[in-house]
Order: sequence, then C-alpha cells, then structure tokens
Amino acid sequence: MIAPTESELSILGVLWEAGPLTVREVNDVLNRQSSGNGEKPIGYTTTLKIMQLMAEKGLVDRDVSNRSHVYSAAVAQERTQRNLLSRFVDRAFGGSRSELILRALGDGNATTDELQEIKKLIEKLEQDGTE
Amino acid sequence: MIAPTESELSILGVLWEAGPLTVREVNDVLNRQSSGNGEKPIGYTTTLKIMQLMAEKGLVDRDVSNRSHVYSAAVAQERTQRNLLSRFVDRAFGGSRSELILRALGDGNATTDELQEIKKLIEKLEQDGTE
DNA sequence: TTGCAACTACGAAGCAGTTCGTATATATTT
DNA sequence: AAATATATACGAACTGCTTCGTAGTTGCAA
Repeated sequence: MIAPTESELSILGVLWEAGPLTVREVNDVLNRQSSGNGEKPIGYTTTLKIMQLMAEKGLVDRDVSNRSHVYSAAVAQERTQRNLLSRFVDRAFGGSRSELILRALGDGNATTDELQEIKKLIEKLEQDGTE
Repeated sequence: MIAPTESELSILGVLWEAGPLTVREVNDVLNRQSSGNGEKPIGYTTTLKIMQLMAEKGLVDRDVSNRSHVYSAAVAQERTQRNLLSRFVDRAFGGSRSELILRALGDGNATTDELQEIKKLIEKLEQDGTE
C-alpha cells in the first residue's frame, strides 16, 4: 500500500471528514483550517496538482462526469492510520508499540473518559489473550 | 526544537543505544541492521555527511580531539520521541492522542506483560487525575 | 457574441534530504 | 621513505514533494 505524503494526508483528512468534494471545496477547507495561524494559503492549482497525483496513485477516486471533478477517498482511514502508525513505530520507537503507547499516555493529556475507554480495551485484549 | 529526519533519526537511534561512537562505528551498525533485508549498504561518506549536518543542527555533539571524531546524541531520546509523537498525532490522527492509542492497541501485537504495564500506568494516571 | 470567471492540464522551478565522488590530510604498514 | 589504509571536508548530482505560472477549455453573464 502506498503511504500518503504530508499534504496528501491532509487532503485525505478532509475527504474522510466531509465525503466526496471538488478540488475547490477541498482547497477551501484546507485554507480555512490553516488560516488563523500565520500560514499563507495554499494555491488552488497546488491542491489540484496533488489531488491529480493522488488519483494516479490510487489514493482517491474521481468522478469526471461534471466539469468540476469530484474526488473521494479511495483508501480507508483506519487502514491508512494503521499503516502510518506501523511505519512510525518502526522509525521512532524501534518497533515497540508499547513504548509508543506509554509515551503517549505519559504526556498527561488524556481525559478520564479516554483512560476508561483504553482500560476497557486492554481488559478485552487480556481476555482474548488468556483463553 | 529541530525535528530529526528519517536518516538522522536512525543515527540517533544508534547513538542512544550504544553511546558515543565514531562515524565508522555508526555506519557499521546501520549496515549490520539493514543487511539481511535486500537493502544496499549505506556509503560511509553518506553517514559522515549526515552526521556533520546533525552536528551543525545541534542534534549531536562531537569530540574532535582524535582523528576519528566521536559523536554523541545531543538530544534526549524521550524528549525527541515526544516531539515526533506530537507531530505525528497531529498529522495522522487529527491531534487525538487517544485515537492513536486505541489504534495501536487494536493492532493486537502487545504481549500480556506490556498490557499489564500500560494498565498500571493508566491506573496511576487516574489517581493523579481524581485526587 | 463577446467577455469574464472557473476549471483542468502540464511543465518547470524550488526545496529538503540523501547519496556519492573526489580532494586532501593523517596515520599505519612494509 | 614509500605505499597503503582510513579520516574529514565539500561540492554536486539526484530524488521526491510542493508550489506555481500559464495555456487551453468550458460555462455563464452582460
């Protein structure tokens, strides 16, 4: 599976969130997101180009039946996140998932509800592993 | 803080693991690691160049008192991992740490011991949060 | 129908990271 | 002392990603 680059990922993020969109719409969302910070807006043709390349790579599908092409994510969010995560764990944590989790938890930003949810998942995993 | 690139990170990994080393030693470790896979070995001057740039960036310190310079990590592993993690969570999980943790746990590769350790940490966090 | 706005397509510049050849200096071996 | 091995330094090529200008097309409004 092809790993999306930085900007490809941000575009996928928009498509995952909002469903099929035109280049114009994606570009608007991205610029709405990054305004407020001092970042300069992304040019329309820049977004267009990247989305065209994404279509070639199979990261998005596009519907060409209208003048404004409509793009949709061709890769599932969960699967993509798993892939990225796996690569990241290898790169930054020597392949140790639990090291990463400990580090993420240690950052002290999780809410009680989140902790609860995670604990529940762990208990489920323990059961599956012990039986 | 400066985020290390891919190859910089792999070099830091070696230095974190083994302590201060020469370029030759680092290069050997890297090539020992990546042999076995079909990957072609990293040239000595490539590693040298990267480590020189790292020294300029302040990612490593170097001791020039001998002919073979000795490099050591100038950034702590934990701090660096935290930084990378934070960036990664933003890029791939829309900033949600707990999403990432759930995804990491869901991959089903954690051992019982690891789960135990994580659970302990969660309970500690819960106590801290509730008091 | 003429002109303006919005779209796609595409080439090319720009940039960061990586890789390597080569020049040069310094040890070590014979 | 000469030859050989091993260092550093550095420029330059190469790669992948991003960014943009511009040309050409299509729809819409005056």
